Amino acid sequence: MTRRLPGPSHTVRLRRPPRTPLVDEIRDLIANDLIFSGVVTAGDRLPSEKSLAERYGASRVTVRASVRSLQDAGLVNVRNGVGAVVMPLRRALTHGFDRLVSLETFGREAGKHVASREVRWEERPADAAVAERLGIAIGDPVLMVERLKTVDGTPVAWFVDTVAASAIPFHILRAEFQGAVLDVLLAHPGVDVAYEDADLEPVNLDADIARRLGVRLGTAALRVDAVTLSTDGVVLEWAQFWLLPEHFRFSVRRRPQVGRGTR
Amino acid sequence: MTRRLPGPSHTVRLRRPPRTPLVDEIRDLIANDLIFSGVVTAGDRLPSEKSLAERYGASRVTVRASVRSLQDAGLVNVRNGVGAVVMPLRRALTHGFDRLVSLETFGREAGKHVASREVRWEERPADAAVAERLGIAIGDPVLMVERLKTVDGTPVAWFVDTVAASAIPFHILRAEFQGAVLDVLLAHPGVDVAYEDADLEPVNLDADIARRLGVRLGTAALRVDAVTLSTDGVVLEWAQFWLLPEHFRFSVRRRPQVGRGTR
DNA sequence: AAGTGGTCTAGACCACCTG
DNA sequence: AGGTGGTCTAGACCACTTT
Repeated sequence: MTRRLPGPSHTVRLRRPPRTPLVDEIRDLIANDLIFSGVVTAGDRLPSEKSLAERYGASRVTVRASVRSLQDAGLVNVRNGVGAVVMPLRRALTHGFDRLVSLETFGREAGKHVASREVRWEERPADAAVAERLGIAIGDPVLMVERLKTVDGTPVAWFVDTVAASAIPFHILRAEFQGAVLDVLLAHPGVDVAYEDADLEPVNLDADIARRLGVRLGTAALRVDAVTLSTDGVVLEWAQFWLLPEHFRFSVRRRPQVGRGTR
Repeated sequence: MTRRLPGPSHTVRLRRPPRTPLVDEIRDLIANDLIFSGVVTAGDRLPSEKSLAERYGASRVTVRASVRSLQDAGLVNVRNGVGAVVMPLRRALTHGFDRLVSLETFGREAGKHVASREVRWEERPADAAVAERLGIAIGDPVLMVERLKTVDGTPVAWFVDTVAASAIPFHILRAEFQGAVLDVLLAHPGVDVAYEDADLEPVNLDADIARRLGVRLGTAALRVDAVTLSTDGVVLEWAQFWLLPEHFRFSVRRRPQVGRGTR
Protein backbone atom coordinates (compact mmCIF):
# COMPACT_ATOMS: atom_id res chain seq x y z
CA MET A 1 0.00 0.00 0.00
CA THR A 2 1.19 3.43 -0.81
CA ARG A 3 0.41 6.47 1.20
CA ARG A 4 1.04 10.03 0.24
CA LEU A 5 3.23 11.47 2.91
CA PRO A 6 3.73 15.00 4.16
CA GLY A 7 6.63 17.01 2.88
CA PRO A 8 7.10 18.61 -0.52
CA SER A 9 6.78 15.50 -2.65
CA HIS A 10 7.75 12.17 -1.19
CA THR A 11 6.17 8.79 -1.40
CA VAL A 12 6.78 6.03 1.07
CA ARG A 13 5.69 2.45 1.21
CA LEU A 14 3.69 1.76 4.35
CA ARG A 15 1.78 -1.39 5.21
CA ARG A 16 0.41 0.32 8.28
CA PRO A 17 -3.31 1.00 8.34
CA PRO A 18 -3.25 4.14 10.46
CA ARG A 19 -5.54 2.79 13.14
CA THR A 20 -3.26 3.39 16.09
CA PRO A 21 -0.77 6.23 16.16
CA LEU A 22 2.67 5.36 14.84
CA VAL A 23 4.09 6.79 18.03
CA ASP A 24 2.28 4.20 20.10
CA GLU A 25 3.17 1.35 17.77
CA ILE A 26 6.82 2.23 17.92
CA ARG A 27 6.67 2.66 21.67
CA ASP A 28 5.27 -0.86 21.99
CA LEU A 29 7.83 -2.23 19.55
CA ILE A 30 10.68 -0.75 21.50
CA ALA A 31 9.22 -1.97 24.78
CA ASN A 32 8.64 -5.50 23.54
CA ASP A 33 11.54 -6.01 21.16
CA LEU A 34 14.22 -4.35 23.21
CA ILE A 35 13.23 -4.03 26.85
CA PHE A 36 10.88 -6.84 27.83
CA SER A 37 12.75 -9.26 25.58
CA GLY A 38 15.88 -8.55 27.57
CA VAL A 39 17.91 -7.43 24.57
CA VAL A 40 18.63 -4.26 26.48
CA THR A 41 18.78 -4.71 30.22
CA ALA A 42 18.54 -2.33 33.14
CA GLY A 43 21.40 0.13 33.13
CA ASP A 44 22.07 -0.24 29.43
CA ARG A 45 21.08 2.30 26.83
CA LEU A 46 18.60 2.01 24.00
CA PRO A 47 19.93 2.56 20.49
CA SER A 48 20.12 6.24 19.61
CA GLU A 49 16.99 8.01 18.43
CA LYS A 50 18.55 8.37 15.02
CA SER A 51 19.16 4.65 14.60
CA LEU A 52 15.74 3.81 16.02
CA ALA A 53 14.23 6.16 13.47
CA GLU A 54 16.00 4.31 10.66
CA ARG A 55 15.15 0.94 12.15
CA TYR A 56 11.43 1.65 12.28
CA GLY A 57 11.28 3.86 9.23
CA ALA A 58 9.92 6.85 11.07
CA SER A 59 11.12 10.36 11.65
CA ARG A 60 13.21 11.18 14.64
CA VAL A 61 10.41 13.34 16.03
CA THR A 62 8.10 10.37 16.08
CA VAL A 63 10.61 7.98 17.61
CA ARG A 64 11.46 10.63 20.10
CA ALA A 65 7.85 10.88 21.24
CA SER A 66 7.79 7.10 21.65
CA VAL A 67 10.87 7.21 23.83
CA ARG A 68 9.38 10.02 25.88
CA SER A 69 6.30 7.98 26.57
CA LEU A 70 8.51 5.08 27.62
CA GLN A 71 10.03 7.51 30.04
CA ASP A 72 6.60 8.60 31.25
CA ALA A 73 5.83 4.96 31.89
CA GLY A 74 9.02 4.68 33.92
CA LEU A 75 10.75 2.17 31.64
CA VAL A 76 13.67 4.32 30.59
CA ASN A 77 15.30 7.53 31.61
CA VAL A 78 16.53 9.86 28.93
CA ARG A 79 19.59 12.00 29.50
CA ASN A 80 20.98 14.66 27.23
CA GLY A 81 24.21 13.64 25.61
CA VAL A 82 23.91 10.13 26.94
CA GLY A 83 20.84 8.33 25.73
CA ALA A 84 17.83 6.43 27.06
CA VAL A 85 18.92 4.34 30.01
CA VAL A 86 16.68 1.36 30.77
CA MET A 87 15.31 1.42 34.29
CA PRO A 88 14.86 -1.65 36.49
CA LEU A 89 11.35 -3.03 36.08
CA ARG A 90 8.88 -1.80 38.66
CA ARG A 91 7.77 -4.11 41.40
CA ALA A 92 4.76 -5.92 40.09
CA LEU A 93 1.29 -6.11 41.55
CA THR A 94 1.40 -2.79 43.32
CA HIS A 95 -1.17 -0.83 41.46
CA GLY A 96 -0.62 2.85 41.09
CA PHE A 97 -3.26 4.92 42.79
CA ASP A 98 -2.73 7.55 40.12
CA ARG A 99 -4.52 5.31 37.64
CA LEU A 100 -8.19 6.16 37.69
CA VAL A 101 -9.89 2.78 37.88
CA SER A 102 -12.66 1.46 40.07
CA LEU A 103 -11.95 -0.72 43.06
CA GLU A 104 -13.66 -3.47 41.10
CA THR A 105 -11.19 -3.20 38.23
CA PHE A 106 -8.36 -2.77 40.68
CA GLY A 107 -9.31 -6.02 42.35
CA ARG A 108 -9.93 -7.92 39.14
CA GLU A 109 -6.41 -7.15 37.96
CA ALA A 110 -5.13 -8.57 41.21
CA GLY A 111 -7.25 -11.68 40.84
CA LYS A 112 -9.79 -10.72 43.48
CA HIS A 113 -13.51 -10.35 43.22
CA VAL A 114 -15.00 -7.20 44.63
CA ALA A 115 -18.70 -7.36 45.45
CA SER A 116 -21.20 -4.86 46.84
CA ARG A 117 -23.61 -5.40 49.73
CA GLU A 118 -26.22 -3.32 51.47
CA VAL A 119 -26.68 -1.17 48.40
CA ARG A 120 -28.97 1.74 49.12
CA TRP A 121 -30.09 4.29 46.54
CA GLU A 122 -31.49 7.67 47.40
CA GLU A 123 -32.66 10.42 45.13
CA ARG A 124 -32.90 13.77 46.84
CA PRO A 125 -32.28 17.50 46.44
CA ALA A 126 -28.71 18.68 46.97
CA ASP A 127 -27.95 20.23 50.32
CA ALA A 128 -25.32 22.95 50.70
CA ALA A 129 -22.38 20.54 51.08
CA VAL A 130 -23.32 18.45 48.06
CA ALA A 131 -24.08 21.50 45.93
CA GLU A 132 -20.68 22.99 46.71
CA ARG A 133 -18.88 19.78 45.91
CA LEU A 134 -20.72 19.07 42.66
CA GLY A 135 -20.83 22.66 41.53
CA ILE A 136 -24.61 22.69 41.23
CA ALA A 137 -27.38 24.70 42.89
CA ILE A 138 -28.86 23.83 46.25
CA GLY A 139 -32.01 21.85 45.64
CA ASP A 140 -30.89 20.35 42.33
CA PRO A 141 -31.64 16.63 42.26
CA VAL A 142 -28.80 14.26 43.02
CA LEU A 143 -28.59 10.51 43.19
CA MET A 144 -26.75 8.98 46.09
CA VAL A 145 -25.68 5.38 46.40
CA GLU A 146 -24.16 3.85 49.50
CA ARG A 147 -22.83 0.36 49.82
CA LEU A 148 -20.36 -1.95 51.44
CA LYS A 149 -17.65 -3.42 49.26
CA THR A 150 -16.27 -6.82 50.02
CA VAL A 151 -13.44 -9.03 48.83
CA ASP A 152 -14.23 -12.71 49.13
CA GLY A 153 -16.95 -11.82 51.59
CA THR A 154 -14.74 -9.69 53.80
CA PRO A 155 -15.74 -6.04 54.10
CA VAL A 156 -13.03 -3.75 52.79
CA ALA A 157 -14.66 -0.39 52.22
CA TRP A 158 -17.74 1.73 52.76
CA PHE A 159 -18.63 3.84 49.75
CA VAL A 160 -20.87 6.85 49.33
CA ASP A 161 -21.23 8.24 45.81
CA THR A 162 -23.21 11.30 44.87
CA VAL A 163 -24.01 12.07 41.26
CA ALA A 164 -25.64 15.10 39.69
CA ALA A 165 -28.45 14.70 37.18
CA SER A 166 -26.44 16.70 34.67
CA ALA A 167 -23.72 14.05 34.66
CA ILE A 168 -25.77 11.08 33.56
CA PRO A 169 -29.49 10.22 33.54
CA PHE A 170 -30.34 8.50 36.80
CA HIS A 171 -32.16 5.60 35.18
CA ILE A 172 -29.12 4.79 33.06
CA LEU A 173 -26.81 4.86 36.06
CA ARG A 174 -29.10 2.57 38.02
CA ALA A 175 -29.54 0.23 35.07
CA GLU A 176 -25.87 -0.12 34.25
CA PHE A 177 -24.55 -0.01 37.80
CA GLN A 178 -22.56 -3.10 38.72
CA GLY A 179 -20.95 -1.87 41.89
CA ALA A 180 -18.93 1.07 40.63
CA VAL A 181 -20.31 4.41 39.50
CA LEU A 182 -16.97 5.15 37.89
CA ASP A 183 -17.21 2.14 35.59
CA VAL A 184 -20.59 3.33 34.34
CA LEU A 185 -19.21 6.78 33.66
CA LEU A 186 -16.14 5.40 31.90
CA ALA A 187 -18.16 3.02 29.75
CA HIS A 188 -20.95 5.38 28.83
CA PRO A 189 -20.57 7.04 25.44
CA GLY A 190 -21.23 10.72 25.72
CA VAL A 191 -19.54 10.96 29.10
CA ASP A 192 -15.84 11.80 28.92
CA VAL A 193 -14.02 11.36 32.19
CA ALA A 194 -10.97 13.60 32.42
CA TYR A 195 -9.59 12.90 35.89
CA GLU A 196 -10.35 12.62 39.57
CA ASP A 197 -8.88 14.68 42.37
CA ALA A 198 -8.68 12.53 45.48
CA ASP A 199 -7.90 13.85 48.94
CA LEU A 200 -6.40 11.24 51.24
CA GLU A 201 -6.63 11.20 55.00
CA PRO A 202 -6.05 8.55 57.63
CA VAL A 203 -8.89 8.42 60.16
CA ASN A 204 -9.95 6.48 63.20
CA LEU A 205 -13.27 4.94 62.21
CA ASP A 206 -16.34 6.16 64.06
CA ALA A 207 -18.87 3.77 65.53
CA ASP A 208 -21.19 3.86 62.55
CA ILE A 209 -18.71 2.95 59.84
CA ALA A 210 -16.70 0.62 62.07
CA ARG A 211 -19.88 -1.36 62.63
CA ARG A 212 -20.60 -1.55 58.92
CA LEU A 213 -17.08 -2.74 58.21
CA GLY A 214 -17.14 -5.15 61.11
CA VAL A 215 -14.07 -3.76 62.82
CA ARG A 216 -13.46 -2.16 66.16
CA LEU A 217 -14.16 1.47 66.86
CA GLY A 218 -11.08 3.54 66.16
CA THR A 219 -9.53 1.22 63.59
CA ALA A 220 -7.32 3.14 61.18
CA ALA A 221 -8.71 3.50 57.68
CA LEU A 222 -7.97 5.61 54.65
CA ARG A 223 -10.66 8.14 54.00
CA VAL A 224 -10.75 9.24 50.38
CA ASP A 225 -12.75 12.25 49.30
CA ALA A 226 -12.74 12.66 45.55
CA VAL A 227 -14.45 14.53 42.76
CA THR A 228 -14.46 13.25 39.22
CA LEU A 229 -14.31 15.80 36.41
CA SER A 230 -15.41 15.45 32.81
CA THR A 231 -13.41 16.75 29.90
CA ASP A 232 -15.86 19.64 29.82
CA GLY A 233 -14.85 20.64 33.32
CA VAL A 234 -18.12 19.50 34.85
CA VAL A 235 -18.08 17.62 38.15
CA LEU A 236 -19.54 14.20 37.44
CA GLU A 237 -19.36 12.54 40.80
CA TRP A 238 -18.43 13.04 44.41
CA ALA A 239 -17.08 9.88 45.95
CA GLN A 240 -16.30 9.31 49.60
CA PHE A 241 -15.00 6.07 50.89
CA TRP A 242 -13.43 4.56 53.95
CA LEU A 243 -11.00 1.83 53.07
CA LEU A 244 -9.41 -0.81 55.25
CA PRO A 245 -5.78 -1.39 54.28
CA GLU A 246 -5.86 -5.16 54.47
CA HIS A 247 -6.66 -5.96 50.85
CA PHE A 248 -5.64 -2.91 48.93
CA ARG A 249 -2.35 -1.14 49.09
CA PHE A 250 -1.89 2.03 47.12
CA SER A 251 1.26 3.45 45.67
CA VAL A 252 1.88 6.82 44.11
CA ARG A 253 4.76 7.69 41.85
CA ARG A 254 5.99 11.12 42.78
CA ARG A 255 8.10 13.12 40.34
CA PRO A 256 10.15 16.27 40.79
CA GLN A 257 8.81 19.60 39.57
CA VAL A 258 5.56 18.43 38.06
CA GLY A 259 3.44 21.53 37.82
CA ARG A 260 6.13 24.01 36.87
CA GLY A 261 8.10 23.43 33.72
CA THR A 262 6.30 20.52 32.16
CA ARG A 263 8.85 19.07 29.73
CA MET B 1 19.14 39.80 16.41
CA THR B 2 18.91 37.36 13.58
CA ARG B 3 18.93 33.66 13.98
CA ARG B 4 19.26 31.10 11.27
CA LEU B 5 16.24 28.91 11.47
CA PRO B 6 15.57 25.35 10.43
CA GLY B 7 13.97 24.67 7.11
CA PRO B 8 15.37 25.15 3.63
CA SER B 9 16.29 28.81 3.82
CA HIS B 10 14.33 31.07 6.10
CA THR B 11 15.38 33.83 8.41
CA VAL B 12 13.34 35.07 11.30
CA ARG B 13 13.79 37.86 13.78
CA LEU B 14 13.91 36.63 17.36
CA ARG B 15 14.72 38.62 20.48
CA ARG B 16 14.47 35.49 22.56
CA PRO B 17 17.64 34.31 24.26
CA PRO B 18 16.99 30.58 24.13
CA ARG B 19 17.43 30.03 27.86
CA THR B 20 14.05 28.46 28.51
CA PRO B 21 12.29 26.38 25.89
CA LEU B 22 9.88 28.27 23.69
CA VAL B 23 7.28 25.68 24.52
CA ASP B 24 7.43 26.60 28.20
CA GLU B 25 7.41 30.32 27.53
CA ILE B 26 4.35 30.03 25.38
CA ARG B 27 2.67 27.77 27.89
CA ASP B 28 3.17 30.39 30.57
CA LEU B 29 2.02 33.16 28.24
CA ILE B 30 -1.18 31.34 27.46
CA ALA B 31 -1.74 30.53 31.12
CA ASN B 32 -1.15 34.08 32.31
CA ASP B 33 -2.53 36.11 29.42
CA LEU B 34 -5.59 34.05 28.71
CA ILE B 35 -6.50 31.82 31.63
CA PHE B 36 -5.39 33.39 34.90
CA SER B 37 -6.24 36.84 33.58
CA GLY B 38 -9.80 35.70 33.09
CA VAL B 39 -9.88 36.54 29.40
CA VAL B 40 -10.97 32.96 28.79
CA THR B 41 -13.03 31.51 31.61
CA ALA B 42 -13.93 27.98 32.60
CA GLY B 43 -15.98 26.28 29.94
CA ASP B 44 -14.79 28.56 27.15
CA ARG B 45 -12.26 27.54 24.55
CA LEU B 46 -8.79 28.85 23.92
CA PRO B 47 -8.11 30.34 20.50
CA SER B 48 -7.27 27.67 17.94
CA GLU B 49 -3.76 26.30 17.78
CA LYS B 50 -3.35 27.93 14.40
CA SER B 51 -4.22 31.39 15.67
CA LEU B 52 -2.11 30.91 18.81
CA ALA B 53 0.79 29.98 16.56
CA GLU B 54 0.40 33.22 14.63
CA ARG B 55 -0.11 35.23 17.79
CA TYR B 56 3.11 34.01 19.38
CA GLY B 57 5.09 33.65 16.20
CA ALA B 58 5.77 29.97 16.66
CA SER B 59 4.98 26.85 14.71
CA ARG B 60 1.83 24.96 15.39
CA VAL B 61 3.84 22.02 16.67
CA THR B 62 5.36 24.20 19.36
CA VAL B 63 2.11 25.83 20.39
CA ARG B 64 0.52 22.43 20.39
CA ALA B 65 3.09 21.14 22.88
CA SER B 66 2.37 24.14 25.08
CA VAL B 67 -1.33 23.41 25.04
CA ARG B 68 -0.66 19.76 25.83
CA SER B 69 1.34 20.72 28.86
CA LEU B 70 -1.49 22.98 29.96
CA GLN B 71 -3.65 19.90 29.70
CA ASP B 72 -1.15 17.89 31.72
CA ALA B 73 -1.35 20.57 34.37
CA GLY B 74 -5.13 20.25 34.34
CA LEU B 75 -5.83 23.79 33.15
CA VAL B 76 -7.50 22.88 29.88
CA ASN B 77 -8.91 19.87 28.19
CA VAL B 78 -8.28 19.40 24.51
CA ARG B 79 -10.87 17.72 22.30
CA ASN B 80 -10.54 16.80 18.69
CA GLY B 81 -12.64 18.93 16.43
CA VAL B 82 -13.55 21.22 19.28
CA GLY B 83 -10.60 22.92 20.88
CA ALA B 84 -8.98 23.46 24.26
CA VAL B 85 -11.69 23.92 26.86
CA VAL B 86 -10.59 25.77 29.98
CA MET B 87 -11.16 23.76 33.15
CA PRO B 88 -12.27 25.24 36.46
CA LEU B 89 -9.28 26.18 38.58
CA ARG B 90 -8.20 23.55 41.04
CA ARG B 91 -8.92 24.13 44.68
CA ALA B 92 -5.98 26.04 46.06
CA LEU B 93 -3.66 25.09 48.87
CA THR B 94 -4.11 21.37 48.46
CA HIS B 95 -0.72 20.28 47.31
CA GLY B 96 -0.50 17.36 45.02
CA PHE B 97 1.18 14.38 46.60
CA ASP B 98 2.36 13.37 43.15
CA ARG B 99 4.84 16.24 43.25
CA LEU B 100 8.09 14.99 44.69
CA VAL B 101 9.01 17.65 47.23
CA SER B 102 10.12 17.45 50.81
CA LEU B 103 7.74 18.10 53.67
CA GLU B 104 9.83 21.19 54.34
CA THR B 105 9.18 22.57 50.87
CA PHE B 106 5.60 21.45 51.07
CA GLY B 107 5.15 23.42 54.26
CA ARG B 108 7.02 26.48 53.07
CA GLU B 109 4.71 26.82 50.10
CA ALA B 110 1.79 26.76 52.51
CA GLY B 111 3.40 29.38 54.73
CA LYS B 112 4.35 27.00 57.50
CA HIS B 113 7.73 26.30 58.99
CA VAL B 114 8.72 22.66 59.31
CA ALA B 115 11.48 21.97 61.83
CA SER B 116 13.27 18.80 62.95
CA ARG B 117 13.82 17.66 66.53
CA GLU B 118 15.48 14.70 68.17
CA VAL B 119 17.67 14.14 65.12
CA ARG B 120 19.66 10.96 65.47
CA TRP B 121 22.24 9.73 62.95
CA GLU B 122 23.45 6.18 62.75
CA GLU B 123 25.95 4.65 60.39
CA ARG B 124 25.75 0.90 60.25
CA PRO B 125 25.89 -2.12 57.94
CA ALA B 126 22.73 -2.94 56.02
CA ASP B 127 20.59 -5.74 57.37
CA ALA B 128 18.52 -7.96 55.09
CA ALA B 129 15.50 -5.64 55.01
CA VAL B 130 17.54 -2.55 54.23
CA ALA B 131 19.65 -4.35 51.64
CA GLU B 132 16.54 -5.55 49.81
CA ARG B 133 14.96 -2.12 49.81
CA LEU B 134 18.06 -0.27 48.68
CA GLY B 135 19.22 -2.92 46.25
CA ILE B 136 22.60 -3.30 47.90
CA ALA B 137 24.40 -6.19 49.59
CA ILE B 138 23.88 -7.15 53.19
CA GLY B 139 26.62 -5.54 55.22
CA ASP B 140 27.13 -2.56 52.92
CA PRO B 141 27.30 0.63 54.94
CA VAL B 142 24.18 2.75 55.16
CA LEU B 143 23.43 6.00 56.88
CA MET B 144 20.20 6.27 58.81
CA VAL B 145 18.66 9.42 60.15
CA GLU B 146 15.62 9.55 62.38
CA ARG B 147 13.85 12.67 63.56
CA LEU B 148 10.64 14.26 64.60
CA LYS B 149 9.21 16.90 62.29
CA THR B 150 7.20 19.72 63.74
CA VAL B 151 5.08 22.57 62.46
CA ASP B 152 5.12 25.58 64.75
CA GLY B 153 6.36 23.33 67.52
CA THR B 154 3.63 20.73 67.09
CA PRO B 155 4.80 17.24 66.13
CA VAL B 156 3.44 16.18 62.77
CA ALA B 157 5.56 13.26 61.62
CA TRP B 158 8.21 10.75 62.57
CA PHE B 159 10.76 10.16 59.83
CA VAL B 160 13.27 7.41 59.25
CA ASP B 161 15.51 7.76 56.20
CA THR B 162 18.08 5.24 55.10
CA VAL B 163 20.67 6.12 52.48
CA ALA B 164 23.25 3.94 50.74
CA ALA B 165 26.85 5.09 50.50
CA SER B 166 26.65 4.73 46.73
CA ALA B 167 23.97 7.41 46.57
CA ILE B 168 25.87 10.27 48.15
CA PRO B 169 28.95 10.53 50.38
CA PHE B 170 27.84 10.44 53.98
CA HIS B 171 29.82 13.50 55.02
CA ILE B 172 28.18 15.57 52.32
CA LEU B 173 24.72 14.45 53.34
CA ARG B 174 25.40 15.26 56.98
CA ALA B 175 26.93 18.61 56.10
CA GLU B 176 24.15 19.78 53.81
CA PHE B 177 21.26 18.25 55.72
CA GLN B 178 18.70 20.78 56.84
CA GLY B 179 15.89 18.47 57.82
CA ALA B 180 15.18 16.72 54.53
CA VAL B 181 17.37 14.11 52.85
CA LEU B 182 15.40 14.66 49.65
CA ASP B 183 16.35 18.31 49.49
CA VAL B 184 20.03 17.38 49.70
CA LEU B 185 19.64 14.85 46.92
CA LEU B 186 17.69 17.28 44.74
CA ALA B 187 20.19 20.08 45.25
CA HIS B 188 23.35 18.06 44.89
CA PRO B 189 24.92 18.20 41.44
CA GLY B 190 25.84 14.74 40.28
CA VAL B 191 22.75 13.22 41.82
CA ASP B 192 19.78 13.04 39.46
CA VAL B 193 16.54 12.18 41.16
CA ALA B 194 14.09 10.51 38.79
CA TYR B 195 11.08 9.71 40.97
CA GLU B 196 9.87 8.18 44.18
CA ASP B 197 7.49 5.27 44.56
CA ALA B 198 5.49 5.76 47.73
CA ASP B 199 3.26 3.11 49.30
CA LEU B 200 0.49 4.55 51.44
CA GLU B 201 -1.19 2.86 54.35
CA PRO B 202 -3.36 4.06 57.22
CA VAL B 203 -2.21 2.67 60.55
CA ASN B 204 -3.05 2.82 64.22
CA LEU B 205 0.08 4.20 65.85
CA ASP B 206 1.96 1.89 68.18
CA ALA B 207 3.09 2.99 71.62
CA ASP B 208 6.57 3.98 70.52
CA ILE B 209 5.68 6.33 67.71
CA ALA B 210 2.54 7.62 69.42
CA ARG B 211 4.72 8.70 72.33
CA ARG B 212 7.16 10.46 70.03
CA LEU B 213 4.34 12.29 68.29
CA GLY B 214 2.63 13.09 71.57
CA VAL B 215 -0.67 11.48 70.67
CA ARG B 216 -2.66 8.62 72.11
CA LEU B 217 -1.92 5.03 71.33
CA GLY B 218 -3.93 3.93 68.30
CA THR B 219 -4.29 7.34 66.70
CA ALA B 220 -4.73 7.04 62.94
CA ALA B 221 -1.74 8.12 60.90
CA LEU B 222 -0.61 7.76 57.33
CA ARG B 223 2.37 5.49 57.01
CA VAL B 224 4.39 6.14 53.89
CA ASP B 225 7.04 3.73 52.72
CA ALA B 226 8.95 5.09 49.76
CA VAL B 227 12.06 4.50 47.70
CA THR B 228 13.66 7.24 45.67
CA LEU B 229 15.27 6.31 42.37
CA SER B 230 17.94 8.13 40.43
CA THR B 231 17.86 8.57 36.70
CA ASP B 232 20.37 5.72 36.52
CA GLY B 233 17.89 3.39 38.15
CA VAL B 234 19.78 3.27 41.43
CA VAL B 235 17.87 3.41 44.69
CA LEU B 236 19.02 6.55 46.46
CA GLU B 237 16.97 6.50 49.60
CA TRP B 238 14.43 4.55 51.58
CA ALA B 239 12.09 6.80 53.49
CA GLN B 240 9.55 5.71 56.05
CA PHE B 241 7.36 8.15 57.85
CA TRP B 242 4.29 8.28 60.01
CA LEU B 243 2.29 11.41 59.39
CA LEU B 244 -0.51 12.94 61.41
CA PRO B 245 -3.21 14.37 59.15
CA GLU B 246 -3.75 17.58 61.07
CA HIS B 247 -1.38 19.84 59.17
CA PHE B 248 -0.90 18.17 55.84
CA ARG B 249 -3.57 16.97 53.52
CA PHE B 250 -2.55 15.13 50.39
CA SER B 251 -4.32 14.94 47.11
CA VAL B 252 -3.64 12.77 44.11
CA ARG B 253 -4.87 13.43 40.61
CA ARG B 254 -5.92 10.15 39.08
CA ARG B 255 -6.25 9.79 35.33
CA PRO B 256 -7.83 7.11 33.17
CA GLN B 257 -5.70 4.56 31.33
CA VAL B 258 -2.29 5.73 32.38
CA GLY B 259 0.05 2.85 31.64
CA ARG B 260 -1.32 1.62 28.35
CA GLY B 261 -1.68 3.97 25.43
CA THR B 262 0.26 6.99 26.57
CA ARG B 263 -1.10 9.80 24.42
C1' DA C 1 -18.08 22.64 3.93
C1' DA C 2 -15.34 24.66 7.20
C1' DG C 3 -12.76 24.63 11.23
C1' DT C 4 -10.22 22.33 14.87
C1' DG C 5 -7.26 19.13 16.69
C1' DG C 6 -4.21 14.60 15.60
C1' DT C 7 -0.25 12.77 13.43
C1' DC C 8 3.80 12.68 10.81
C1' DT C 9 7.92 14.15 8.04
C1' DA C 10 12.62 16.18 6.78
C1' DG C 11 15.74 19.29 7.99
C1' DA C 12 18.28 22.48 10.91
C1' DC C 13 20.74 24.05 14.80
C1' DC C 14 21.77 23.98 19.84
C1' DA C 15 23.31 21.87 24.32
C1' DC C 16 25.44 18.30 26.64
C1' DC C 17 28.52 14.37 27.41
C1' DT C 18 32.42 11.48 26.48
C1' DG C 19 36.58 9.97 24.57
C1' DA D 1 35.54 16.02 17.72
C1' DG D 2 31.78 13.31 17.30
C1' DG D 3 27.65 11.37 18.99
C1' DT D 4 23.39 11.90 21.58
C1' DG D 5 19.50 14.14 23.01
C1' DG D 6 16.75 19.01 23.00
C1' DT D 7 14.18 22.21 20.45
C1' DC D 8 12.00 24.21 16.60
C1' DT D 9 10.08 24.95 11.87
C1' DA D 10 6.98 24.59 7.60
C1' DG D 11 4.15 21.77 5.34
C1' DA D 12 0.97 17.98 4.51
C1' DC D 13 -2.78 15.01 5.29
C1' DC D 14 -6.18 12.69 8.38
C1' DA D 15 -10.10 12.44 11.79
C1' DC D 16 -13.57 14.58 14.27
C1' DT D 17 -17.12 18.14 15.29
C1' DT D 18 -20.05 21.62 14.10
C1' DT D 19 -22.67 24.42 10.87
